[in-house]
Amino acid sequence: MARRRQAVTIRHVSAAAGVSLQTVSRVINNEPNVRAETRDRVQAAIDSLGYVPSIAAQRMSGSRSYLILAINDRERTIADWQARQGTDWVDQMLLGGMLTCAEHGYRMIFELIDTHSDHVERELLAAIAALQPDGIILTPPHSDNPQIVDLLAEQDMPFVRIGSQRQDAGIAVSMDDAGSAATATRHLIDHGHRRIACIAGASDYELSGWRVDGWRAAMAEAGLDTAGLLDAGDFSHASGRAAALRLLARPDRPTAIIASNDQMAIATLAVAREQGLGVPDDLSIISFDNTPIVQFAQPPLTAIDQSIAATASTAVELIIAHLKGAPPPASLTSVPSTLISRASVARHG
Amino acid sequence: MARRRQAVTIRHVSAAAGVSLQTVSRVINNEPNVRAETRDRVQAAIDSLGYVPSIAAQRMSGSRSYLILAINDRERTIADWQARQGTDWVDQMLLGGMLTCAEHGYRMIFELIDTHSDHVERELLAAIAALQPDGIILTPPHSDNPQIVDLLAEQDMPFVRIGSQRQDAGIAVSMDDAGSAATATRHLIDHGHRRIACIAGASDYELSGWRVDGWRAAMAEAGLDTAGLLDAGDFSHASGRAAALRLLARPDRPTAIIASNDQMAIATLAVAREQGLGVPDDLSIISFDNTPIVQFAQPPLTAIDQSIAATASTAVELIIAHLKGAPPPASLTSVPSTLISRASVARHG
DNA sequence: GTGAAAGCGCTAACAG
DNA sequence: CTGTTAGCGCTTTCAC
Repeated sequence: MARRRQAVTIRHVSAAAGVSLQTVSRVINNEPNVRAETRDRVQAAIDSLGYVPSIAAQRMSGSRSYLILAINDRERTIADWQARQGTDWVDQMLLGGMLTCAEHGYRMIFELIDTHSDHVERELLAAIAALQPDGIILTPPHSDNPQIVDLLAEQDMPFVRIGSQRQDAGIAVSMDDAGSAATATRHLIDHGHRRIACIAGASDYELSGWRVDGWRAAMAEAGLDTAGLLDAGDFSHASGRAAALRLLARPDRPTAIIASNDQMAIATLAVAREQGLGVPDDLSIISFDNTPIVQFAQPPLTAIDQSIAATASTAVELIIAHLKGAPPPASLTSVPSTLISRASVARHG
Repeated sequence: MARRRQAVTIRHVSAAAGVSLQTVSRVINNEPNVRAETRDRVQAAIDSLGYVPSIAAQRMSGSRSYLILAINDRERTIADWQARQGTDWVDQMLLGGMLTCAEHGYRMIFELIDTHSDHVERELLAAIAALQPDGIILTPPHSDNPQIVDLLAEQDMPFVRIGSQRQDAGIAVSMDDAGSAATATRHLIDHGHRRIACIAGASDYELSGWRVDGWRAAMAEAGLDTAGLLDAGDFSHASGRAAALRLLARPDRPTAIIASNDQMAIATLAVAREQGLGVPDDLSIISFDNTPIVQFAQPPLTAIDQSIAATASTAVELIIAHLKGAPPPASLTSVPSTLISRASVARHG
């Protein structure tokens, strides 16, 4: 392969504009101490030559890399991709993240990292060393993985923790898990339900706990008992199925179930059907995530929609603001979620 | 922000191993002319220090960037993301592309570029200048966009054209559009159909043409007439709807329709239902793409599945082989597709 | 305001 | 087989 060189460099621009490299650099980086007239002349040269700075060179000289790393869990992401069930978490992240990056002249690089592996640290450090990103976006379950969080904090790497509530390190952006679980619960209570069960998500995701908390809080607020109404899943269809079977086998079976994700909600729907229970008449269901799949269920499921795109976009904004020297947000940033009402909730009693 | 420097550089390694920078470089790049013992010593130092080369520095010194750019159409990709219909083209690309890149020590960077804009060239050149990728993967409709293809050829940039048949520049990787359309057509012919219609895709996608060609060829091969059985869509639901309406309004209406993508197939299904036509008994449907959505249709749609993941993976392999100096493939590389049989095709007559 | 010099981490080209 | 030298394109630091 031929040695690939930059087509047009800062040198060409400086020659064309008749100024020093330094002045061109100042114009590129919007720095002060350039006369308006000089700035215009340089900008004209940049435009006419079609000059774009090499991020490799910018990074080399100790400045920004204009790269933001978005890190997702390898195992789960690949499983979702292979399952082809329409899970669009990654797409929504890119939608919110990439586009917002682009607006600010940054680029988002998407990386997969194993949470469970004993060499998370090595993997992460390798990605950082290779790419030298200006910031990192952590998604669950990485957001609350102490190994990762501590490592980034030590490295002084700016990072956002999506779906986290902890404000000890990095910048947390909550997706209001507790609040939206409470919203879902209240929605059911308003429809006359009293025995509202909850199927929790995988325990290595802190958000699983927040969702349970929200459900519990809304139940308590309405003076309703939650004993025997909580069952544990791990976000998989199989676990949702098992939980639904247990819940619906109870003598005082719940009249409504909140599942902590769509797969488990779909599994619950299937179990109800098998048992001759009509949805929503005999059993109401609300799911979490609102991936495309739930629109196609029979009946379409009422679901909590946490805007991943908005969250990713916020995460990028926060990192870039931080890079520009803005102080960290005073309070926990929280991106609101919405309850999308479909046909899986009916009035009870 | 503190000036962020590489934590451990080649210099640290060379000091630790007691060799020159160059020798370390040789070990990193698996180059010859290093004694096994020296190599081991250097490798040990690399491992114990957790050294990972900076790709920025590697790029700077005129070598590889270990970056492969995957370019998709901005407008369509964003529309798909926003529609949240479960279209998983991007996910499948990442699945095949990112993982294969990782296996070879490369990284895939995902970019969106407008095909239709009059500044495609500027956009592309900017991405190349900023990122300095070692290779580029073009997806439809970029793969056959002469502005883009010519530009890359001029730049001597290695690139793969996914879904293209043209072998004039870059490396084409066909998804066998004609072949799979023929397969779908034959499948219907085998089920006794004679009047098999085809709804074509957007005309700015060359693959739309290949699909029509395949259908036409299989029809001709079976001695069947295609007059009046071809209608044009643009991949949108609305266009599929319009085409289906026209097709089904014919006095000798088709007994089967092949739609060039899932959205148009779903639209066709809806039109059939409105007109009181049972699917598959009164009308058989085969769709293209096999996105998750078609499994959830009523009935689930028989579809052509072109493995995007396998195609992306092949694309990456071809680029990397090319970078290593391998000669370009002698004949057009084609990734086979499969007909996934579901419930939207019935025997006719 | 502007410019000159030095160096980021790495590899190419050449010595030995 | 191994080491030395000279940059890559840009920003930093410091001089003017």
